[in-house]
Amino acid sequence: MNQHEFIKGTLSTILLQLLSEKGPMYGYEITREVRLRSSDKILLKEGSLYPALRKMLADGVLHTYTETVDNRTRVYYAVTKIGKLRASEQTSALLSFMQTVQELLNPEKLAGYA
Amino acid sequence: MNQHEFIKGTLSTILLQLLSEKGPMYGYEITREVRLRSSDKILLKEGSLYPALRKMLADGVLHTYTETVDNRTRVYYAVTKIGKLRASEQTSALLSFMQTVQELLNPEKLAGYA
DNA sequence: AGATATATATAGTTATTCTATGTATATTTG
DNA sequence: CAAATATACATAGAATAACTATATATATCT
Repeated sequence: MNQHEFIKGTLSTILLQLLSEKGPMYGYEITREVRLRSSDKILLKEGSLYPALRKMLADGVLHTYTETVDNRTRVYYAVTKIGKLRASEQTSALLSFMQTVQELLNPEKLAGYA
Repeated sequence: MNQHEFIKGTLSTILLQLLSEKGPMYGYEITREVRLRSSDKILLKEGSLYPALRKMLADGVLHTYTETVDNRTRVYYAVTKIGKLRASEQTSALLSFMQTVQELLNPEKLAGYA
């Protein structure tokens, strides 16, 4: 178990939105970016990242190309046209879900709830 | 798959916090309350709820007692002393995680992030 | 020279949620 | 009154996702 049990179900949405916004990235770069943006709170493991990316490739929301820098290969993951649509849909759904959970956990803030 | 892939990892925290706040509830009541508070957005299935509750019992964060009303048995789930501590810890962690994800998905709002 | 950072990837485990069932009583509606 | 719906419990098995552990290889820093 990672620090966060909570990442479950949200990872592919986070990856898709990140790649949509930042443009193509390679695996190692993604782990660094997520770590940076989350202030070390979300530390992606290879065993989580690569299978997730692979599934997204199979789903047609990503495609890849490679570059070699300093004798090391980088596999860049880029969002497809379909992926862009999915990114905004899924991101909206995720933000909406989190909003719902926040309200559920703080019912006094929920208007219309007695 | 339910409406929400996103519930994964968050369910037991939601249940624990709900029971901590509202006091003992029985299974069917929990599904109604979650549905009500989420405006029909989170619809718990028995196949999700009961195994989750059972695990929480095994973990010692809940205990049960029964009541019979109108010839129907209600199994009330109540939070233990340890469960109360866990509830606040896990709820804080969940809210913090969701805050992190929201920032990650909206980097322009993140102070100190260029 | 050794440790760490960069860069990839997979096999197998674990855990969680869902679908699909199953049982039974009470109440509402046509 | 019969049928449908709501109330109330529960489990077996399937699906899937993320993790641990491992493997390989090069570059850079100490």
